[in-house]
Amino acid sequence: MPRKPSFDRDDLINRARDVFWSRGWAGTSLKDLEETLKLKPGSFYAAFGSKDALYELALEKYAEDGRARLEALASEVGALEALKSHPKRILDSDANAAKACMLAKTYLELHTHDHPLADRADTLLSGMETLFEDLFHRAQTDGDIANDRDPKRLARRYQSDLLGMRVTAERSKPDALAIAEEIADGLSAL
Amino acid sequence: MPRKPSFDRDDLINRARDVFWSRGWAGTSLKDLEETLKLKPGSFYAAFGSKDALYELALEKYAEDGRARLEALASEVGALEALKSHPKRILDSDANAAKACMLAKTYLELHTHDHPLADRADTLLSGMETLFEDLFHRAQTDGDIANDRDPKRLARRYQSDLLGMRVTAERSKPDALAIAEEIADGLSAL
DNA sequence: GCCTTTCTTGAGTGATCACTCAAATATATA
DNA sequence: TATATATTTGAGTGATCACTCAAGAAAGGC
Repeated sequence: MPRKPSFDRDDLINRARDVFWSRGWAGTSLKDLEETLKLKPGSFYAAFGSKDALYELALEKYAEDGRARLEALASEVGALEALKSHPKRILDSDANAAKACMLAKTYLELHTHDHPLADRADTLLSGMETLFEDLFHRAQTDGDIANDRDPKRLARRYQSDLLGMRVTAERSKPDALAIAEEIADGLSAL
Repeated sequence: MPRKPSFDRDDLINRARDVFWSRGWAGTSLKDLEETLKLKPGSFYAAFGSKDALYELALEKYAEDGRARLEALASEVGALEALKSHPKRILDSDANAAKACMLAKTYLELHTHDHPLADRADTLLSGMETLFEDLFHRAQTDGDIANDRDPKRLARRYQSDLLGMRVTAERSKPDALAIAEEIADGLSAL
């Protein structure tokens, strides 16, 4: 009966994710979003309900894509090799996207305001850490790292190193690449 | 002849620093500052000129205090020992202050907006990295770490590790403490 | 005491914030 | 083609933003 929306919803969420990611939550105005998505206020609110609702969609998509990329890599080259090449792949992918972790940026910006999105980011960060832990465990099963290592401990440190590298990347890509290499070398020594 | 201001300017800057540090630049409103500093708009603008001007004062103070603390520590216990205990000291100092690096938070929030404060934060971060480099060099002179290590490289990695630890600290203090220990242990192996 | 100078006060500024809604427009069915 | 139902549009909402300013209060010197 009626006309269909003229936009690709998934593409819109991707573009919104990039804007939120680089400009932050408070730093992204509805005006910014309307320009990026080419949507007038009415269409925007009909499609997404609110700025917060769209941010959450973008955040979930960001986390799910990151998880999927790492898991695909692991099933291709094995757990340890995936963990070793993951940092560099982050830096090389999507030249115009932001580099610092969107989950961390969201948590840092919003947790002192008791904003629900901060809790969501916190949970998603924990989920990533669990995936790292799982991969370290698989690396042990594969015989690629020593059995006396604690996967939880390794995952915690790996995530912290990644967060540091990604903050560094926002300022200097060469520096971040050097650190990515050091992280990979560190894993080889396990 | 006239009356004097009833406030301690330095104390006001310290309190403003804590608010900006934890709530961010956009996340801190003039209303927040007026309440924290117990200053009405008129007094606030007479004293500091603008929100940005006060933020810059707070940022400089933050950086200078950090630098001073580390240098004092180094002249007390030596360069390597200072670098080793610095991470844990960051986590233990000032329980109610934020934990993530204010310079990094400022840069992350503002650099996509081409805000001058982002450049300032960038420069101050470089200054800290140079101090780290200097301390690694002194550790070599002291005979505490091998001479074939590159102080620049060590400083870059140290800063990145610190940034990661401090983001982690914002979510979980125990996890951050474990990472601080690992950073210290890593330096012992040099 | 008075006068000068400064600090303090708070109502008020225009701009921008996220968001609303009714009218205009477009498409699929009948 | 006519009708029904949806999308698209953009002017407009109240709230909050950083900030201003004129009037009142307080503390010096005389």
